[in-house]
Amino acid sequence: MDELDTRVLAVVARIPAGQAASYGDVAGAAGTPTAREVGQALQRHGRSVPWWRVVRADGTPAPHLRTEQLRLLAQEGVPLTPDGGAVDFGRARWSEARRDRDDGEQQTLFG
DNA sequence: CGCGTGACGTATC
DNA sequence: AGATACGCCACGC
Repeated sequence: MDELDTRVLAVVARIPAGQAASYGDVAGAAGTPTAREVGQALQRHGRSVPWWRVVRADGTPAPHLRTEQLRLLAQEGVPLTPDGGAVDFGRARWSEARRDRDDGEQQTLFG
């Protein structure tokens, strides 16, 4: 397994349940050059990580996984858009940076 | 090395 | 909103 793939998987594995990240987000956090690489890494080794928490930049899942992925996301309580066809990135977006802050500053604007 | 391909992203029409 | 175009970069042939 390539080191690049390993880093991608490591990042995906740290996305907490109930949140999601875009391919681009993962790419940035993993240090991979482009979002495309994230997709390729998941296609090859995604089986061992919560791959469904990774969606496209606009919150929609990849076409061929649409049904399955949305089901898994909804199942663990990830906020979806009104139409239920995409992740509500206004509330569910995860980022490496926010990971630390959340610990001592629990979300306050959930109303 | 060139070329097609793709779980991507942004800009345009 | 849906379709196209182009940039991007690793991979396989």
